[in-house]
Amino acid sequence: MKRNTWQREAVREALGESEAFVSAQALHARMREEGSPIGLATVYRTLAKLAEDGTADLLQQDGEQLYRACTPGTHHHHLICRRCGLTVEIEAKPVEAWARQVAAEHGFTEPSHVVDVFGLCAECAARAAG
Amino acid sequence: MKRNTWQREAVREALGESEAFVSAQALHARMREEGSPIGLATVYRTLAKLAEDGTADLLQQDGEQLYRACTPGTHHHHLICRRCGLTVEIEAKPVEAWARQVAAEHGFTEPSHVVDVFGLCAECAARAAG
DNA sequence: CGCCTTGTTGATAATGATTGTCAATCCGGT
DNA sequence: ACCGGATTGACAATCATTATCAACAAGGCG
Ligand SMILES: [Zn+2]
Ligand SMILES: [Zn+2]
Ligand SMILES: [Zn+2]
Ligand SMILES: [Zn+2]
Repeated sequence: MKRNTWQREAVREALGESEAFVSAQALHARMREEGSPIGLATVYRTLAKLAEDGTADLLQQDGEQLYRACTPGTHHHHLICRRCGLTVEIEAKPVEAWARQVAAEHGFTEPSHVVDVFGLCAECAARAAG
Repeated sequence: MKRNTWQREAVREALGESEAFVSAQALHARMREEGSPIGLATVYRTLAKLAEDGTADLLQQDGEQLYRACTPGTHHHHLICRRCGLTVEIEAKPVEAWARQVAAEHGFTEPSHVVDVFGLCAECAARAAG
């Protein structure tokens, strides 16, 4: 049976405050700074569950797992600023079809895919130029 | 100045023997089994360099870095069996353009992308069914 | 060929993220 | 309020990767 705890809700809320992907460590640190007594292991566990539920998105970077609150129930991808982490959810209609097709062409079944676009956001590009 | 060592060549060769992505740990273990006295740190260092050179491809999975020999000088992506690791290099022409476009639409510059397709290869699918 | 400079190696320690442990705690149905 | 089991959290344990640093060896030179 699944229970409702203030910890789960606290993680959900803290995650929602960030536009960018964050690590479990970073999220835990931020929550602590804001006075929450939540434990590190709980943050790890909760984020993993949220990702399973589809409530959060997971991104692997440099062997680190980064999470982000995402609009549930929708399949989408991300455009991420590699400098500041600013992230935008994007549709990838042409890619969905392409992925299915290329898998089928090679006799692969149950296809899934990982698609992320990185770049410099307008603000970071301006700052780098200035 | 860059020197030629038997270690570098040994890693290149061992990497080429595998159709699938392998971890530094796994590659080192395999090399040792085959009698090579190469050190673990060297395998890590060499794989990282090969990836920089574009001689090897890098894939992040479960917070693990996996490497694979790749045809140098070509931009391509991978279709990977999530059961046995069998990997096929694939072209993604439509995706290249799409990625550039979606980045531009949101004011992002210097776009790059991560695109991988996973699935069950024919052999693994058959084995799962039988 | 032998010497020297310096990039490279490898055993080991150190780091850092993540997971396991397990008793104490808390949720929620009765 | 009571009970059973899910959840928590401090801490230890694990796992991949990186840093150290003394010993080694590649290759240019005389
Ligand atoms: Zn930015
Ligand atoms: Zn998609
Ligand atoms: Zn397979
Ligand atoms: Zn591409």
